[in-house]
Amino acid sequence: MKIGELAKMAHCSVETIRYYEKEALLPITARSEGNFRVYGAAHVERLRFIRNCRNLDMSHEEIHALLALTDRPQDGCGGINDVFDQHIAHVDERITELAQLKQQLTALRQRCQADQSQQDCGILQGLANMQTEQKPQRHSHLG
Amino acid sequence: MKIGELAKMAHCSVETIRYYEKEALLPITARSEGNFRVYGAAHVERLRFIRNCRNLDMSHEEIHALLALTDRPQDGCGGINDVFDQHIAHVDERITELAQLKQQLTALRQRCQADQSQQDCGILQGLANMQTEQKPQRHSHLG
DNA sequence: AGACAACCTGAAGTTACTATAGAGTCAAGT
DNA sequence: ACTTGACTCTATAGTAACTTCAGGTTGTCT
Repeated sequence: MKIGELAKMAHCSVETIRYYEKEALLPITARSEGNFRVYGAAHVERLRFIRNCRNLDMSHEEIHALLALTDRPQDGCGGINDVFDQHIAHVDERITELAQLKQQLTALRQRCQADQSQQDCGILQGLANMQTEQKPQRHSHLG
Repeated sequence: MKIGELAKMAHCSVETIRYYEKEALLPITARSEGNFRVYGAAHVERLRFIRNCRNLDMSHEEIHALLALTDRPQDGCGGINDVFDQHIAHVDERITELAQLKQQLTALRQRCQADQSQQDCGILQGLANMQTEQKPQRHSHLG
């Protein structure tokens, strides 16, 4: 099959597939006489695997790691479990951060309940007077 | 004061300040004879405001909107409340997404409890067989 | 033969910075 | 006067995971 059909089967765009090839998530394929990429069932499977990982917000780095591990089936799945556990930890970390953020935002929001003058706006006062801190840097790739 | 001192007062890097100037979050300042940027108290205030907004994960677009609104103090703070409410909605949206994600990840994780053969690994089976969907696109700028 | 969809490559744009290279400025010390 | 070192300047490239665009080729239908 050609790239457009593969794209439909994995619910992603043609450009994404070409991008994955450049990123070495997908192998370089055979070409037709007219220089079109030619794919088979194995490519569908691999691309679906990748898209499922992306839907779980894994990074390309994590997916690369998973694919490298699945290329050595004799190794067992311990390494895979590890990648997975780390990813769950990333998600947890980000959830915690966002929960704290929401608390701050909600507290600030409650300081202004009406459309009043800017001088009396508790939100503006808060934004002006908050302690300006440097944020601790994240380990998670989740924004 | 010079850029290094301003950076310290707002707990951010010198490069970030120059970047904000290019992005028009900070105004273009006067220069010294030696072509160094010269700042005053108003700049500290504005930069702290911006950094506080960033610590709340607001995008530059949102901050631009806020700054434009504060430049018209006669307008009252209704517009500011709106920007804020929308931002809280972004955070909420992302928290909901991540919670769902975590549920999926946890469910998948429970399908493999040991270091067994890859063929029996429930995680790999799950990643291979999951419904490959296109994700609904986000409205939030939060990753 | 002409139109049109689908394909190709390569480069640029997105966000909010960070990092690097190479050059100029300034104050202190010898 | 000269050097050292800290600080500043501009311009450019890199980050993540794509998307978009420009300009050209292939294949199919009428």
